[in-house]
Amino acid sequence: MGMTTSAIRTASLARRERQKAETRQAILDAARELFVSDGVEATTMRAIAARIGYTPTAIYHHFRDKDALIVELCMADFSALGQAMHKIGRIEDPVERLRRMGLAYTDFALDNPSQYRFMFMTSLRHPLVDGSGNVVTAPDEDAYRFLLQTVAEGIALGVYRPELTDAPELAQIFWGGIHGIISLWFTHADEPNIVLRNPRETVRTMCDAMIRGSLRHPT
Amino acid sequence: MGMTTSAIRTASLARRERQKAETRQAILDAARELFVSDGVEATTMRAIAARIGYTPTAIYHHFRDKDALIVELCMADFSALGQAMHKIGRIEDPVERLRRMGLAYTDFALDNPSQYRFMFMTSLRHPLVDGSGNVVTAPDEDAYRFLLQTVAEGIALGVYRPELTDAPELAQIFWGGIHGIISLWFTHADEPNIVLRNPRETVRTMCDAMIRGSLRHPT
DNA sequence: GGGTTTGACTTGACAGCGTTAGGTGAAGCG
DNA sequence: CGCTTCACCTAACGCTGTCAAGTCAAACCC
Repeated sequence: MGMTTSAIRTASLARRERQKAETRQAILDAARELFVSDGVEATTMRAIAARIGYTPTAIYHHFRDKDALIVELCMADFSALGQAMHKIGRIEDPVERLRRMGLAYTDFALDNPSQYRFMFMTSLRHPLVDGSGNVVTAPDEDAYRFLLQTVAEGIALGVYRPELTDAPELAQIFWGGIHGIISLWFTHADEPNIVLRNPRETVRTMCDAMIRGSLRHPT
Repeated sequence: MGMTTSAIRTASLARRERQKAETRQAILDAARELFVSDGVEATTMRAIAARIGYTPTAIYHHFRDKDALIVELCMADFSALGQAMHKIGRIEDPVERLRRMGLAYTDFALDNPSQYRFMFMTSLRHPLVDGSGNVVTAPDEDAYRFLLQTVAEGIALGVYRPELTDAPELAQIFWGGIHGIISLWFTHADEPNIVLRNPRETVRTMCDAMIRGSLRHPT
């Protein structure tokens, strides 16, 4: 059962790369935990390294800098959001689908506040670059495209008012509206002077109002 | 033309306090300029001090820490926003007033992006405390109360749909919706994958849709 | 009017941050 | 077995917000 020379080489290489990938994943896991519990800003490279028993500088062999680490985690969250959106894809009526997407988006945000903060409440500086140096199109396109398509379907069916023919605008009104309730909640929930209503209910009422105000023939 | 002892004392005190107030104001002015041009995070205490020819630690004789400095500047911005809102106070129809408030709020935000970021897109940690140590109620209450009152007037007049009787909820839907468009614009305007529409127009369309969807008898 | 007190401001430093240059040592390779 | 590779470490740099202690002119009091 001997291996050829090249087989041994590829096996060794494979093991080495697997180990490196394991370390890389350990860094990602540790960073995720700390980001979620302490916040992204408050999490230090030193803390991430300490949690997995490495020196801070070890992280820099796997990620260019702290931002790259953050972006990498963001990508996973974007695709989780995309999946949550796609679960809704079945609903035939594009308006009801839109409503359900808004509620699912809200659930995602409120269940993953730390991730949401970084996905939509901060501007990522440099775009994600994959191993070969190519710019990766962010998969938040995914969820956004899905929203865009749902809105466009409604427009094509003529369910929206005649002056609302701009699918991106209509999509951004829905996205922005919900995002506003959520982000105000995240930044101002503890404000003593302004008592914010429960965001889930506020989003629900908002969705109903926006949809009613956008339909050609409100029900 | 001699002064009494006590008159001299108060004059001296007054001058000293005036000088201190001038330094304090110089700090605020320098901080404001740097915050606006470089952003709040990127502005260092050392840079603020250098701009007015003081040592960084001098700032700590006038402000507890960097956050207190930021909060102080925020207060001025909140009252500027409040004034912009009050300019609208004349309009009799509470619905049209609401619409105009939304547009004025948007103008304020887009004209003062750096201030807006800090007023509504970050959570201030410790509340503002005045000289005597009392907690100062933030004057963003002012603009918010004005919004709340405008919405409540409409509810009282019965112009909104019967299920929309919660003034804070309705107010937060409007505020949040507009805030969402604006904050998405600030954080995602440069995103290559998602082309955001002009925020002023998007807000306008959103306001129309939300108002139409909230009225008992849409026009 | 001279000693004392006050207080705005400086000096020099501390701990922490993200990040980097250079070294170490084990594993892979011919 | 010598040579190379490379994941990781040591030590440090420059930066940040912040503070304890000192300075020194103006203000105060007798």
